[in-house]
Amino acid sequence: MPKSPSPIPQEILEHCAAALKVLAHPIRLRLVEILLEGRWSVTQLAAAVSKPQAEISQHLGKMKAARLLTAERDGKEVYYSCLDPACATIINCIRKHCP
Amino acid sequence: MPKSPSPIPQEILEHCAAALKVLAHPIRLRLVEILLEGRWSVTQLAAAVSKPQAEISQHLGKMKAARLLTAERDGKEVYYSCLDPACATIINCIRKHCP
DNA sequence: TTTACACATCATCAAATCATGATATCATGA
DNA sequence: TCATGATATCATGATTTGATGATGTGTAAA
Repeated sequence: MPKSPSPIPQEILEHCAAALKVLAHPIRLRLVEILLEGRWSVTQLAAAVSKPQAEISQHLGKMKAARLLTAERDGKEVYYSCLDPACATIINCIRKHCP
Repeated sequence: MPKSPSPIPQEILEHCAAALKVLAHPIRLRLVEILLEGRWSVTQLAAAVSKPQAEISQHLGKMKAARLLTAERDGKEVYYSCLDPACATIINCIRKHCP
């Protein structure tokens, strides 16, 4: 008989819910989609999604705090990228399941 | 050369962000985890997660509205289940990626 | 050492979310 | 029809989130 999977621990659920909550915003999803493919500066990202710099910076800061993104300063610019395999899974899930 | 994937349309991102937002709650994640495995009534679910009936009913209603769950009345009870493959992917993602 | 550009942070307000207790609806059996 | 169990909905208040404009910080070139 097929064994039912062991329940996910409460602590993990809370952690993942927090991470999903950070992802659950159309602009942030778009930023992650972009940053899975390469390194972008804040200004480049703001231009790419046509939003003010402050707004993008706050979105990036929130995702960085949740450890979904990494950031490196290079001169005046700060380059962000997404190395998180779970984010890649979510974006792939969207590509696969959404019409 | 590897081709970069086509961008996910804005409308899809908004739809998926809304769905992720609904999932992004520890109790709702737990309910989905349970309901991927079978049909449960509201009272059973409330007991399983040790929360008041009204609270669980509201969580279920929100997920049903987002079409993540289905519900069938059987006598006095209403049985919920999760048939959404995207939900299964998310839960599997949590099992795989989280420590 | 100014100036200019890139980025982060702050204060603010409107809107959304969450948990709670009370109440309403629905289905069944006495 | 009435009583009961199961579920849904409502009103409320506390908390969180989102967008905006202004301001602060950091870096490099003139």
